[in-house]
Amino acid sequence: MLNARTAHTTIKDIAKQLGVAPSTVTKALKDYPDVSEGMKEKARGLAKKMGYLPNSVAQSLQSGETTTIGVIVPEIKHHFFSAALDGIEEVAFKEGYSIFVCKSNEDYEREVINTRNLLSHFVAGIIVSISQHTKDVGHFIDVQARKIPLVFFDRVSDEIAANKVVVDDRAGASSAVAHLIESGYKRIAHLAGPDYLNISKERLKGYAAALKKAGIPFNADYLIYGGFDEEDGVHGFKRLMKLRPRPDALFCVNDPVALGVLLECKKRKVRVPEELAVVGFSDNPVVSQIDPPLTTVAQPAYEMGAVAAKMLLQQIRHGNGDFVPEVIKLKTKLMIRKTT
Amino acid sequence: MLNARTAHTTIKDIAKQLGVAPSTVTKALKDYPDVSEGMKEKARGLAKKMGYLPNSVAQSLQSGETTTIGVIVPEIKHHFFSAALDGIEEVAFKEGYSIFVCKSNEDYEREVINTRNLLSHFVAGIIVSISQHTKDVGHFIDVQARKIPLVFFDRVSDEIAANKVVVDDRAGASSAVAHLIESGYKRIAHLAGPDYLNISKERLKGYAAALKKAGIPFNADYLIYGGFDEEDGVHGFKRLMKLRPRPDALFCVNDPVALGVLLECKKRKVRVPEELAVVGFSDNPVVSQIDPPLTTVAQPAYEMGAVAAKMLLQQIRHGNGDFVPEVIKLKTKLMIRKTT
DNA sequence: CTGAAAGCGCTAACAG
DNA sequence: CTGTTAGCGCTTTCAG
Repeated sequence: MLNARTAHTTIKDIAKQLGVAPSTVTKALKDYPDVSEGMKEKARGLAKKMGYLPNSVAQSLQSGETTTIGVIVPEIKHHFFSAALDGIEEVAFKEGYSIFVCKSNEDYEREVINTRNLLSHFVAGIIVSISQHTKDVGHFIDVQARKIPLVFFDRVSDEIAANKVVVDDRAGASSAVAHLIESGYKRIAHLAGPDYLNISKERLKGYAAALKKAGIPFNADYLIYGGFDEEDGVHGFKRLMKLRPRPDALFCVNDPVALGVLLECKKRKVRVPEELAVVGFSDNPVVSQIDPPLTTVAQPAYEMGAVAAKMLLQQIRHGNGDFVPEVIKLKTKLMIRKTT
Repeated sequence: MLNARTAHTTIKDIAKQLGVAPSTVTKALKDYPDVSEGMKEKARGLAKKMGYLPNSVAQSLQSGETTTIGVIVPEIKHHFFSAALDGIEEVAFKEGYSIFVCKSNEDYEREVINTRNLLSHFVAGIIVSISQHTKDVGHFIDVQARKIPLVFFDRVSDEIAANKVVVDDRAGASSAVAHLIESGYKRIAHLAGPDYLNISKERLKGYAAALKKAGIPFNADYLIYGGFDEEDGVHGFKRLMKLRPRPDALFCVNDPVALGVLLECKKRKVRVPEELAVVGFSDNPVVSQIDPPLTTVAQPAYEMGAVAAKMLLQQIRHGNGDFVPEVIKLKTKLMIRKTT
């Protein structure tokens, strides 16, 4: 086993070389006022020459603080999450923080382990997008009980009061459906996500609201619940096509579902958007490149991460005791392309 | 500023409650043989009740080791890197390690800062994909001088001897061109990348080798150097189309270039693959979804990350002094779709 | 079986 | 201006 210690120069080493006390070196290196300029120069020079790097583990132990932020996401490789991570890293880096990245793999148990692990590492705060299967949020309550700042983004829970960054799903959905209505579509169906998830609920509400606003009656046959994947799109599409009258437009809970629909349309020679208009949600990079390019609601993934990081840093710096949890809703943007 | 310390239960707290010494609690909690079963149970019970979590900062300071791996990538949100990160995280998690993720933003200075930062945090090892603009690798030499295990992946440098994980670009290119030849194409052109980069050179060599093997003479007109973006594809395509005889197939240095070609084909009504076959490189998620789906050479991004993490862990565990640097070349996979 | 002591590297408080 | 001391939380001797 490697003994990292032997390879590192410490403040003691520098002090010994200089024939002074360690604390003097600390002060010199930190540019404290009550150390002579000469000492400072000597210390800096020797530190550089010896390749001294502060041991932040020791610093953290002594101060009781780290400059590390823990992040838990369900997946890393999905574009939405990697873009959010990118935003978090960017803000953290600029503020002198590093990020610990954990993936829950959409697994509740693993999310709990990740949380404990982060706590064990004394992180200054935690940013989370919860896994699909997390119903119990006890582990997050525990984080708060320990006074560790906590911010949720995108996948949030109503069961816990905390800072949150979400997208205005309802307004986004509503604008998508309104666009469909304005374009002349009359029979607009919705392929919804799992009914217990916030984003599904919100997008459904937006769909319903837009219909209502236009005076179009809600048709229960046109609402189909499913999951978040392509196959859910395929499946939903098949059920919809059996209906009479057939819907002439389809608002999907996300892009993969819309992709599934498009795939099936191609197979069955259903012309898009003439026979069926399709709208997605997320604006994954794929969907602007396919034929026809998908109309969809863009979520500002990078910005969500950046905002979450800023909120967390705020909480870390300005104390955690007296703040009032806030929910920031970012705006979506309707990307009108060729499927509507 | 939050005082994290006050919120945490320590081993001392447990010891006090139990009326024993801290060292006894440590031993009890770690299930050492020379502690009574009764003591162990009491300690475990109280630890749980008090919500004790080991302070890994203190543990690291005392042992001189961390269970943290540092990762530096040029970007987080690009699919290749996020997939690699996913692989790294997966392996690290299973082995009880956490990952510190840093983004260099393709910026040399930032990469240097990231490296120092990781070193300061006493990471057990570092995995890197270097930035486009890194010419000097002194900061990585420094890592090695400090006996910190170091593994490069994908973007590697010839200037430093270390463990590396790359893809067999040459064989990948060769297989793509061989496939074109087998499919009956005769006049195969190549849109190459910048001539000073390793991957460009290797892919070009693979192209030339496949031609030679089939006894097809190399035609200098059919080789065009460019960059890595869509516009380079558009530009290269235009030049190629002026040639007589026109090429009937085109091997592109990567997917975006191929995408540019496809775009232009659509515009000019060049039928793919009847009039022109097109092959890319990377297998970005986009290209399987476009119409027609692109034949391309898949790079195992996730696996590259996983392998890099395994190599690093190996180095961490089995000492770092006496090992011989190794370069692992992973196989690419030809994804035959509809453009050939 | 349990305890006391020492120390990882750093720094704040207090003395000199 | 510089030094001494003590302690962050944990663990590893070595004694009892």
